[in-house]
Amino acid sequence: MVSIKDIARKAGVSISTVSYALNGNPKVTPETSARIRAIAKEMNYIPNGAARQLKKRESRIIGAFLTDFTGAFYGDLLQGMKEVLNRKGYDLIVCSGLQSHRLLPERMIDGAIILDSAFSDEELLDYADRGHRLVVLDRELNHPAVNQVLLDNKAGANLAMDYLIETGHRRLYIVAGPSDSFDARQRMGAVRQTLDRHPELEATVLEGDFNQGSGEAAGRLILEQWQGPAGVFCLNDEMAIGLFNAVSASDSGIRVGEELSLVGFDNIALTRYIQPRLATIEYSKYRWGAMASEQLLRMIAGEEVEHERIYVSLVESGSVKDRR
Amino acid sequence: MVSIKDIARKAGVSISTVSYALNGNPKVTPETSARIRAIAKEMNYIPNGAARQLKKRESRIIGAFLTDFTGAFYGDLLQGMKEVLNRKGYDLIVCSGLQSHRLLPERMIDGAIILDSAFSDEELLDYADRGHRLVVLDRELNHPAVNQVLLDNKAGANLAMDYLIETGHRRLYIVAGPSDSFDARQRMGAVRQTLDRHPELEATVLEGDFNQGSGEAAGRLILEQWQGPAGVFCLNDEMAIGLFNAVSASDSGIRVGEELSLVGFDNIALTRYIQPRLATIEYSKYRWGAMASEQLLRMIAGEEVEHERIYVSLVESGSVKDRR
DNA sequence: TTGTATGCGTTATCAC
DNA sequence: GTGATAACGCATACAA
Repeated sequence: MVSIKDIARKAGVSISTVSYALNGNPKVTPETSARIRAIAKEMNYIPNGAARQLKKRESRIIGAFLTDFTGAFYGDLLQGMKEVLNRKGYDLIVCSGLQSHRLLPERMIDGAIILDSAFSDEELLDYADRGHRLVVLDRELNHPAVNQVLLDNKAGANLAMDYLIETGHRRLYIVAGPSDSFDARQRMGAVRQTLDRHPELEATVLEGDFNQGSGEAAGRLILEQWQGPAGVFCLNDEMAIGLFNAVSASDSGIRVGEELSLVGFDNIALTRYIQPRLATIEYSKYRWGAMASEQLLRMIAGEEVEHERIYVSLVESGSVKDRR
Repeated sequence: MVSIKDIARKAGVSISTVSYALNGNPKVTPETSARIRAIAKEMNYIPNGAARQLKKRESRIIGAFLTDFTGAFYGDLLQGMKEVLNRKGYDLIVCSGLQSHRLLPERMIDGAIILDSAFSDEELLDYADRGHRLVVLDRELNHPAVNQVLLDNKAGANLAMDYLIETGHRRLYIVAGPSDSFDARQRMGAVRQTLDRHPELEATVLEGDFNQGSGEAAGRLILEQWQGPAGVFCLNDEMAIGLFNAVSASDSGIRVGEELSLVGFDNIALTRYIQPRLATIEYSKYRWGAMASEQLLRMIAGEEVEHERIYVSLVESGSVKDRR
């Protein structure tokens, strides 16, 4: 491995001169600088990251922590993070799993974006206390070193519920999400508020875990105890797709967009592949990721930042029938 | 930041004793060791990754490089990589984009798994010459420090073509892939061989880029010049889905699984969401990733490794009609 | 068993 | 303008 020491020897100068030349310090004359650069290139020199990091106390690497790697879901989100970071000379690495948590306290990364329920609040607060900068996308956490960029889940759930109610649905089913998901809890909270305001509605809450399987199960359950036209709000699109499949595959004759109206949440790519297209709650995942990166870089730069919110909107579609 | 120096001071011992104790070196007595560990824990000590890496010349981090983050495609692949690595005490980080290439030559990672056409062969060979260990999933590259774990694309393409031919299709369309994709080139090579062996077939090759849009375009083209029942082999599932959508959306009356038979490649999750289910070429993405990690770790351990091949199989389905 | 000393490759502060 | 030299935090050969 070739180091600045080797270059210094070959160039007949000291290592500090090499360091200056390579880092563009104007103290060194253009001639020596050029000569040193030429030699460095010729020797295929590449600086050692660990050494520089040890000295400069920064790696210019940001870590994004996800619960798992599955899913079309994360593509745009990560792309948004990456583009902002790259523009500022930072790199993004994506991590998953308990083992990788070490990267943060060991200071291999300059900050982290968290969308991973495998982190406990305590763990994150501990890191924050150590001076690490964090942006959380999946929880509320108040600490000067932690910034929140959260989805406006309540507004989304309200949009979905109002859509079903305003199109004349009185019998409703809600397919819930896992209790360890912040988004699921927030969406469910808004649903319950809406239901409280509308005692005339006949509503049933079914369990769900944000995966397709639970949507299918919910779909079968609804068909079994079918009592006539109904509206279903699945707290995410995955489950809505599962429910759609279960209903379509049944021999009940009941069809989504006719007797059964269906709304999801997230606007994943799959929503376009079912007939009729799935009504859902939409937001820019790219923007979510980009915002997270921006906030993190601001914190690293020492700026004060406020929590941010990602706004959502309703995508109307044929999966909801107007019964008025 | 608390370092072993601080611990040493507080414990009244030297830094080497602290280092020994923390690393479980049996030279230090159980009592002092326990005392030092207690103090370390109390002080919330966490070793500095950069310092250790600089000294030990390893990070126990492996990088997976992908062309982009989009896609359900990568979930299982990355999961396979991660589980194998974690079991051996390594961590996986996922990277994308030109900027992140630096992580390898700067020695932030102990090795890399490449599925990213943004790397040129020359660049990879340069890294290999520097002593970095690589596993490539998307090209043939012969170098002692580079191992190949490649899909058996030829077998897959043969399976797909034979399936169409054996079910009695004489008019064939092939939707090709991008020329910068190794998999696409290999699949196409096998297709051409098959066509050479069957001069009685009437075959047309259409352009494609592995994205849905090009599949749709190909679908529309086929419908425009429709000459009766035909079989279509799309070199990947994404394009097959696009083609399926274009045909389904048209008012031609032609249906997939009837007049038009369709086969894809990859067996992505989406293949189950169309009616009829898409016939395709299947392989275990999990196993592909796991194998890549295993090979890389073997190389890092200094073992000799042979190139590996991931075998594929045919998924028959209603999207291909038996015309015999 | 514990301590001393050195070096990993870099940056940066001082002299000269 | 250039060159010694001292850190950064850790691991380890060797001395005590």
